[in-house]
Amino acid sequence: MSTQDIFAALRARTVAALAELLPDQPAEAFARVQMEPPRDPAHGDMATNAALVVAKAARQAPPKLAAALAEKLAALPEVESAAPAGPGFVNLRLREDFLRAQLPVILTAGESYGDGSVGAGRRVDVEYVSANPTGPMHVGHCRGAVVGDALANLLRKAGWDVTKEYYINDAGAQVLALAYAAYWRYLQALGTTLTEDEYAQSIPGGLQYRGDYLIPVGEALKARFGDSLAEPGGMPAGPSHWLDTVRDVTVEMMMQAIREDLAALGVQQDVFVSERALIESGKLEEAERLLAAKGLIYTGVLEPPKGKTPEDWEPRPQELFRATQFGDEVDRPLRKSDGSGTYFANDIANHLHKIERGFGELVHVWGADHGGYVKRMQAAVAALSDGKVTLDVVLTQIVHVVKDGQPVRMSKRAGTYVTLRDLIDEVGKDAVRFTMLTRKADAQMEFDLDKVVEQSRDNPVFYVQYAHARCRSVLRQAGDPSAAELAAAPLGALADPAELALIRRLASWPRTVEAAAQAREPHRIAFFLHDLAGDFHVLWNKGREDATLRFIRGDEPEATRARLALVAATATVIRSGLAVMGVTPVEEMR
RNA sequence: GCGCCCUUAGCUCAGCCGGAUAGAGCAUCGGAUUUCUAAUCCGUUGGUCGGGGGUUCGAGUCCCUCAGGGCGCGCCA
Repeated sequence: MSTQDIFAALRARTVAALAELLPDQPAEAFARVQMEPPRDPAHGDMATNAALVVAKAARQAPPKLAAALAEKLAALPEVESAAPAGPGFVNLRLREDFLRAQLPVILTAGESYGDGSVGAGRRVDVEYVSANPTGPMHVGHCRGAVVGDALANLLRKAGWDVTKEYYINDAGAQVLALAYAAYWRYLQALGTTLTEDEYAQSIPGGLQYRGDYLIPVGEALKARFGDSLAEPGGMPAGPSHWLDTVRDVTVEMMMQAIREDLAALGVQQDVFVSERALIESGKLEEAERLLAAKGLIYTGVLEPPKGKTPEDWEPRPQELFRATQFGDEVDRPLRKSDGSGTYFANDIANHLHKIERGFGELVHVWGADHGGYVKRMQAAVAALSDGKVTLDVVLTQIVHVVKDGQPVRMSKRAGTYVTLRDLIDEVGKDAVRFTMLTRKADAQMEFDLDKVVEQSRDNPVFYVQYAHARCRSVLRQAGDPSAAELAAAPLGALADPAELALIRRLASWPRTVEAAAQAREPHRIAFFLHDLAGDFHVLWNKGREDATLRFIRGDEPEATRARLALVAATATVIRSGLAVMGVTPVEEMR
C-alpha cells in the first residue's frame, strides 16, 4: 500500500477501529473491508463497507455496528464527520486541512507521486507487439503496442519489476515466404529478365509479400553480396545456396524497421527474443522433457473439430500435451507431421525461457483473434511452473481507421495498407497513444483521423493537454515558483468547493494507479486524466466569473501561493499520468 | 456443433475482483466572452443496464438460459 494513498490510510484506520470494537475477530475477518469514494459525492469523501462485511461473523446487525464504527472514526484527526448510512455503510467526510495537506505531498514527490508498492517488486514480463518480422508495422499492430507499453509503465509505477519484451516470430513458414519475396527484389536489383508471375510460380507458396518495402532489402543484398547469390543474368539459384543468408538479412532489416516504427511510437522494449534462436538452442526439447517427466505428454489421436471438419482431415497419431488437466477443452498437439514444433510448442519453449529467467508473473497483449489460444498457454505455463507462475493475457480488439467518415481500407497483399508510420505522421505520436487508450482494450474502437487532431472538447487528447498547458501558463506568469517553495505555502485559502473537488481528484491518483495496475487496465489512466482535466477547467472558469477565485491575485499573495500550489500539483499529476501513457505533456497550445 | 469476448441514454463509451437514487462526452435546447488563451464552462432533455430465471441483506457486476454481434476451432503464426 502506498502511504500516499489516503484511501489506504483511512482503510487502515478503519480496520484498527474495528479490531478495537471486535477484539475477538481474527485479522482475516477484515480482509474484505474496502474504503472507496462513494458514487454520490453527497455521501461524503469516502465510504466503507466495513460493518456490512464483518457483521455476519461478528453476529451483529450491520447498522448497529456501523453506528459504533462511525463514532470511533469521527474521532480521527483526518475525519470531519462520520455517519452510518444505508444498510450499513459508514460515510466519512474528511477535514479540509487534511485534504489540503495532500498538496505538499504531491509537490514533494513530483511525478513519482502515485508510485505504488502493490507490485511489491515482483518480477513481471510484459510481452507485446511481437509482430511477425515480415514488413513494417501497420495500424493493426498499433493498439497492442500502445496498450502493452502503457500497461508495462503502469505496472512499473505500481511497484512491479517490469521487463518489456518482444518475441520475434522468425521461425515459421511465413519467414521463408518473406525470404523468397526479398530474393525476388534482389533478382530485380540484379536486372533479372524474369517476370514477377514467372518467379511467383517457381517458388513454394507463391509470392506472398509484394510490398515496395522489400525493394531496399533487395538492393542491400546486392550491395553486400553482389551477384553471388544468383545465377548469371539475375536468374534464381537453388534455395540452399541463398535461403538462410537472405532470410537472416531480411529479418534483420525488417526488425530494424520495426524498431524504428516502435521508436516513433515511443516504445522501447528491453528484450527481443528470437523464436528461431530459442528453438535452435534446444529449448523445445527441454520443455518436452520437462513435461514428459511430469507425465503430461502422450501420443494420441484428436477428434476432428465438430461442425467444421477440414477437407483433408484424417485421424493421425500426434504428440499431445495434456492441456485438459489444466482447464483446456482438448489436449494440444506439439509436433507437426514433419517433426517440427507447432506454433504452440514453440511458444511453450518461449514460456519456459521466461520462467527460467525468474519471472513470477507473465503478461501478454494479444489481438482478439488469439483469444482461443489463451487457455492452452495458461495450461502450459501452469504445467511448466507447477502453478507457481501466472499468465495474464490482455486481448485487444480491432481498430477501424476512419477518415472523412469512410473506413480506410487495408490490403497488405497489395502493399497499400496503412502503416503505423503513416498514422503517426498524420496525427502525431501523442494523439495515437492517447486515443488508443480511450477504450477498454477488449472493445472494438473506431480511430477517426479527423477527430484525434480536432482541437475541441470531443477530443480527450486535446482536452487533457489543454488543461496541462493552462497550468503551465499560470505558473509561467507567476514566475515559475519551485515545487519546494509551493510545498511550504500555507494553504488555508483553498476552500472553494471546486478547489476541494480538484484536490480530492488529485488525492485519488495513487488509488487509481493501483487499481488500474491490478486490473491490467491502462485505459483507466486516460479516463482519470480526462476527469482531472475537467475538474481543472471547471475551476479555471469559476475564476472567470468570480475574480476572488483567480489563481493569481496581486492583492492576496498568500492566496496566490496556495492556488499556485494547487495548479502545480495538478500539472504534476497530469504529467505523471501522461508518463504512464507515454504521452508528452505540452507547455502551451499552438 | 463447441469455446472465448461483447450487448449500458438517439450516438460513442465509463462504471474501480457485488454496495446506496446507473455516470461522462457528443448530439438537442438555453445561457456565460472588459480573461490567467471561451480551443473553456454552466444548465436542460434522455436509460425496462439485450430478454428471462437464479444466488445474495444487496446484482449493470456472479451463475444458468435464450437472442443478437465479433473472434477462434489438428501440421497459420
